Amino acid sequence: MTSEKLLSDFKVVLKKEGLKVTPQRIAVLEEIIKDKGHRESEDIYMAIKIRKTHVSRATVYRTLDILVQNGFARKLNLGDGRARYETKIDSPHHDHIICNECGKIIEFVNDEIEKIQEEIAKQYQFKLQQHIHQLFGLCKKCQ
Amino acid sequence: MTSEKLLSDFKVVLKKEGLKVTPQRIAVLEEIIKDKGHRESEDIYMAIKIRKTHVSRATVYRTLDILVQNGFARKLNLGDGRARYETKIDSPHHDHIICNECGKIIEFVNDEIEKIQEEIAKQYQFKLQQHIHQLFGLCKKCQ
DNA sequence: ATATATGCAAAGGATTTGCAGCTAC
DNA sequence: GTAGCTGCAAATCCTTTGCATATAT
Repeated sequence: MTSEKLLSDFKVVLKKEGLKVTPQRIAVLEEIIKDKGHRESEDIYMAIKIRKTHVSRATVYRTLDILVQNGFARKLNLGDGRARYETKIDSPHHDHIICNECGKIIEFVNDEIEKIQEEIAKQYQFKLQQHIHQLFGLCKKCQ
Repeated sequence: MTSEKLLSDFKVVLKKEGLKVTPQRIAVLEEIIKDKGHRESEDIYMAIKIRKTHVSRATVYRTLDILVQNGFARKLNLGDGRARYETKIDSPHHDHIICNECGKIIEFVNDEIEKIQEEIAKQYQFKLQQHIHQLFGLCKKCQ
């Protein structure tokens, strides 16, 4: 998606929700799509802070919520008490392998696993809504 | 495993680690094996408090750590900021399906998924150490 | 003009930690 | 006797919130 399209989509969403277009919100959006990584709120805050717009941590958190709620970003829980955020734009579903040593994160998808998950949910009469699937270990370098 | 055996195993472990056998530690061990559920530290604290031994939250946390480190318990992260603990005694590996509405937790295992995970790790040259696999949705009652 | 944002600092909630007194061994 | 506990309250860490001021529309 072009960044013009994205920005206009974001503005439409904000309008729809009765929210205003502010420099801070644009900055967080730009930051989340610029980097394909899995970053903490603090990283995004620092990146915006250093490069341009005046922003506060509170506003970063508030804006990240808006992005997550409206399909622009995903929030990840890696079990260490700090949320990670990644762009959802042009980024299909995937899960993660995380290195316990250096923190490196690789994305993976496996259709077979996705299918089995559905079967398991059916077996227990659950209606599946989301899932978390994370593999932890040592990457090649850290072994 | 009989609870006598378990208790004596626990004492051996404590000794090995240079730790003392205290009523609080015994109480946390008993509590973790008594209930097959997935409980928060607070629940375990309350259960012990109400039924017998004088204990503090700090000691419950400290003892749960000892139990986890020594293979008596597992610590679960369900993504809501509160850790859950479950017995690991006579309890083989499994993952969890959680109801988003009522919080009900069901355990599942699927050998096929376990196998594919290993393949994925190999493919990315990771040495697998642990994994988290949680399915979230609505249970039969909550749909 | 005014409804909504922002920034700040204070509040939250789970968990951890420092320390003085207590208890296993 | 003494190394190792325990309880308490204070401290942490990430995240959220209240509120007065600022800004988008």
